[in-house]
Amino acid sequence: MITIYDIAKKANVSAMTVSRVINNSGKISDATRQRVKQVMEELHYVPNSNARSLVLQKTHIISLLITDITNPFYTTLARGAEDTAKRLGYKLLFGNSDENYAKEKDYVDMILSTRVDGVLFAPTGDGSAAHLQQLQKHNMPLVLLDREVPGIQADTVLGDSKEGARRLVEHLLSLGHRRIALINGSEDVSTARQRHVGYKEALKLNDVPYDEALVLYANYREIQNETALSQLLHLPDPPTAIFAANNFLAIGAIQGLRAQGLQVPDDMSVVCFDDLGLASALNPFLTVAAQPAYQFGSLGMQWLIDRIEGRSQDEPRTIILPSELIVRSSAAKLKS
Amino acid sequence: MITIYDIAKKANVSAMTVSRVINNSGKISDATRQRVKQVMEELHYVPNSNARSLVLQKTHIISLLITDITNPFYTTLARGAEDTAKRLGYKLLFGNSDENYAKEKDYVDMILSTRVDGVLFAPTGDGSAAHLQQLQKHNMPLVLLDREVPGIQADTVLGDSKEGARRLVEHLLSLGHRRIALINGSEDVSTARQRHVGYKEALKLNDVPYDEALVLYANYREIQNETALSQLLHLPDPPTAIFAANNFLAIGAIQGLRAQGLQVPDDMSVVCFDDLGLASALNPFLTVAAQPAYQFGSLGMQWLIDRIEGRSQDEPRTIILPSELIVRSSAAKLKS
DNA sequence: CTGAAAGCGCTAACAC
DNA sequence: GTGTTAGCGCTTTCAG
Repeated sequence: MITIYDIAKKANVSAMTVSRVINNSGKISDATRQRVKQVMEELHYVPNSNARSLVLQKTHIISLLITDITNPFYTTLARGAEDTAKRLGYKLLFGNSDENYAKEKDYVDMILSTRVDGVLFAPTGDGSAAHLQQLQKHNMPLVLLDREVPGIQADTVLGDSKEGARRLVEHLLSLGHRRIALINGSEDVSTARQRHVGYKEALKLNDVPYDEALVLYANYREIQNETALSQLLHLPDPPTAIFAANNFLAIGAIQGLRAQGLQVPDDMSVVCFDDLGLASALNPFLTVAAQPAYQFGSLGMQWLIDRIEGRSQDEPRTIILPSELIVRSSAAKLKS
Repeated sequence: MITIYDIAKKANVSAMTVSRVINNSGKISDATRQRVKQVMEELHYVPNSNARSLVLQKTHIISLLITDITNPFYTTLARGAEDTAKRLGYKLLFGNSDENYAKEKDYVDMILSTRVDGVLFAPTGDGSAAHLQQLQKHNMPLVLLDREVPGIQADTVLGDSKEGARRLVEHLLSLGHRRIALINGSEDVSTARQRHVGYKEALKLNDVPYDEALVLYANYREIQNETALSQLLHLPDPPTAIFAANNFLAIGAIQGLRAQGLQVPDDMSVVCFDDLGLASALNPFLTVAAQPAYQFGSLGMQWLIDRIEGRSQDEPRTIILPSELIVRSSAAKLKS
């Protein structure tokens, strides 16, 4: 491997001079600078960033951990994070925890041993607390994305789960629905709890009784959920509309309904949190509360780099990004 | 930062002994091993992989460069790559070139300076040759994904662009269409050229004349393509069906058609390469040649690690993974 | 079984 | 302007 010493020897200077040329630091005569640069070209020299990191105690790598790489919400978020990282001179070490605590733990170990400069972390759920504490014990700069974790203080970029849920449910109410089911993510996840709260609030504000039988806790990735669904459908007084707490749950519900011969929105209205990317472009069908996914990533990355570079106060900040209600055709007026 | 020396001192051994405990190498008495392990726990020690990489000349990081993180084909591929990397003990440094040569070059520089162990590379197009040569000059293990690049010899995992295109077009022919447009990716990209060849082959085999006016070269990411589309529609003898060379082009075409008040498949049949992920789950509409995206990633990663660990012959291998024709409802019988 | 010395490639601090 | 020295945290080699 070519090192600065190889360059130094061939250019008749010391390694230090080469280092200075590479980093544009210190004063160097134009003559030697040119000579060194030329030798570097000739030998196709590329600096070894491991060696650099070792001495500088800085990797210029930021780790991004998301929970589902196939979900457009997270890929758009990743793009935002990546664009911003790149613009500010950082590389992205990317990980996908698959909503799985064991995988998440593996990534945390890796993050620590790689000595990345900071972590953008979308937690799997409340059980991520241990992993986050581990990071904090090592003073790893940290920004939480999309979900909060009880007991963890850190900069956090959240969506307006409660508010968004309230508006989705009020939309259904305005269409005349009174029996509205909630198919939710795991109770272990802050967004699921908040969406539940928003759901209840909307009902209460509109004097619609809350019925626990209409509320299901599932898992944000569970596309298929036949049993849960037929449970709902076989209620004495079944729902006429479904609020799915995220895009995958909505798709699962719609597939399930179709399997039972039911059509959306004719036989059942469906709305959900998170837009669908391509799917909505092709077929603007689902009524959703769309979150500014790109901004989650770009703002989170911005905050993280602020912290890494010491531009943040000590107090952790939290922001709640608003979602946008996009009314399409998956929810219709209740037939009387 | 806690180092092996801190551990060593506290455990009354030498750094070397600590290193041996960490790596399970050499012979160590159970007593000292236990003692060292306990101290490591107490101090929350995590090895510094930069220091390790520096001496071992191995990072256990593999770089994956894709061209579009919002395309389900690539995210599924990424998942395959990631799962396999993780299983085999490698980390993934992830990059997104956005079908952009300048971004691609930046990533190549980064890859080189990070001294990753190898690169899984989905090239932007023929212009990637310079970047690939740069990698090869540095003996960087390399596997090409999805696209070939003239002049570059390397292990390559490809889809059956020609064959898949032929089958899609023959499907349209079997429905009675004779005027079939091709909306293609850039001529600079091997898959686009191959899909063009397959298109021509299908026509020839079925004695349908080839008309250059029906063939458009665009860009795989160009969702909107109004001018190109109206050009086609205003032909003296306009097409009755469109073969879009990938999923995004198909969606762009369908949106464009709708903007003109045309319905798919009633007024125009549309088929394309690559499935749509969520979109197809929600609404199985587009007739496509679906590629085994996950396998692109997992097989490519497997091959790459084989090479990194010296388990490959010198000869570069190429595999062509078959696609699957999935007939849905976006293409219909030609009305006579 | 355990330790001391040297070096991976680079840069900060200090000479000259 | 440029060079020397030392050390970042770790492992290899060779002694004991």
